[in-house]
Amino acid sequence: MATSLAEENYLKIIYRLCEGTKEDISTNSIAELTNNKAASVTDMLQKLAEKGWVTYQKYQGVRLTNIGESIALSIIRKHRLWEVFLVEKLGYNWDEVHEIAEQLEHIESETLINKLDSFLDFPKIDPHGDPIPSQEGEIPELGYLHLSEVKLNETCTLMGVAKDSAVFLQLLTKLNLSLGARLEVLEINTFDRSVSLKIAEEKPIFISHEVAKNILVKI
Amino acid sequence: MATSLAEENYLKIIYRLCEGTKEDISTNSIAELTNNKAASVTDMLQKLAEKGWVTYQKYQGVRLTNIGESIALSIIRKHRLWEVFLVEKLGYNWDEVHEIAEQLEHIESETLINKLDSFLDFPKIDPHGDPIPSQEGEIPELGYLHLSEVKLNETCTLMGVAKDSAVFLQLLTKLNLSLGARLEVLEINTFDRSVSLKIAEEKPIFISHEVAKNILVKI
DNA sequence: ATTAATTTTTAGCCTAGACTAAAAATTAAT
DNA sequence: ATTAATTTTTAGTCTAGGCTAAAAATTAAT
Ligand SMILES: [Mn+2]
Ligand SMILES: [Mn+2]
Ligand SMILES: [Mn+2]
Ligand SMILES: [Mn+2]
Repeated sequence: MATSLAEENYLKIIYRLCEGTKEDISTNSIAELTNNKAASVTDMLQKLAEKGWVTYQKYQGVRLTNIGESIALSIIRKHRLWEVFLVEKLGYNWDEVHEIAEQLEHIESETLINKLDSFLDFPKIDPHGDPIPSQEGEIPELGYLHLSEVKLNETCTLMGVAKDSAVFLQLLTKLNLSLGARLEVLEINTFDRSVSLKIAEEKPIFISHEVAKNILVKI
Repeated sequence: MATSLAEENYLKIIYRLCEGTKEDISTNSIAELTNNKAASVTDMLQKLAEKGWVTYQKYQGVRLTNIGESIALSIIRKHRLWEVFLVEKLGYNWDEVHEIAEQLEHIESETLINKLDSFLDFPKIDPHGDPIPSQEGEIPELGYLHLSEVKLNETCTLMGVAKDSAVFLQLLTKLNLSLGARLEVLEINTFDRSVSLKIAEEKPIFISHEVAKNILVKI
């Protein structure tokens, strides 16, 4: 069945909210991420339920069906592959690609995305470290930790980010924090949970808890 | 001012119809190319006139303003650059790219199309031989002839096509007619104006007047 | 257990962009 | 110069996807 641009954006956001939790998700949480009002979300949830892409009981929250999830994953696959294209081939920085990919993810073509995948040499992750779903909708569970959970004196590798707002990514770039960086946790201040880090052999930097929470690492 | 997808498609089609003629163009001719009904076209023409992108007097036809033309040219630039990308980088055939470019031409980003242009090495023509407008909206007038106008025994070079429907392009491919081919007009049948051609050193082929009309050549 | 606060849904309205049917203007044919 | 045919516009309707304001359900607080 055909999907409209609005429907695709809703499914993608519902997917993100379902990730991590078993609970059905709320109308309000969707409204926040779509920048729509709750009443508009209710309307759309009824349509999506009608099409069989979500299960929805009024007042009881919503959840993707298997079909809904596979549609969401195909949009996410397109989003992330286009991001790789923008960074690897066109020379964009990782903080510049989100808005453009937000548009490109809706281009509809059976063949296009697979040719793009092949042109890019079948990347496994996007410029933010997020895994790229396969054509069959498989997505590896990478099991990264938030840097804020890493213990004192442990060393880890920066594998991804939990947020892709431009200002956040620009801050990381300024701090010399990029994918693959080796990080050692030198200090954790109990007052505000800010963290002191050593990146490779350079001199230590300070980051807030808020930043540490949004950095994904592998021990 | 922001342009919607529907408006962009209208402007592009009005541009195509204005090309070649000095006359204002008719509501019906637009309706045919957009696959909309004349009444819907009238609605849109009023909106476009309101925005200052066309001049329009009811019952008297329509014409692009300078601003309207420059918007149309920027869409055409995007369409053609994406077609080059699809053929040159992703390996599509020239008959497969039109529909996809029809979507990609509406991606909105100041920087994207210029980075793409640079990535493709600033191509001057698209896979169908059509010139690519510059960033400033300059488009060279190539002054090609239709193959149907070429005189008996003259030799010419295939420079483009006047129609990009998939079946037409597939026919050309089957006949071994591609951009750059050297063509000699061996025969013109007065009965149906069909043409016999020699391509390079190979044995002659026959094409209908309808086909010859849609092939663009340089003497 | 009520009451209060919060969340969600319904009802009604709006705009973009399509449509059909009918009216009006233009163009062509007697 | 009328009349007929064609084209174009208007009027009214529809759907998608938003909105606000009011009603209903759920959840939290006395
Ligand atoms: Mn999107
Ligand atoms: Mn990403
Ligand atoms: Mn288009
Ligand atoms: Mn083309």
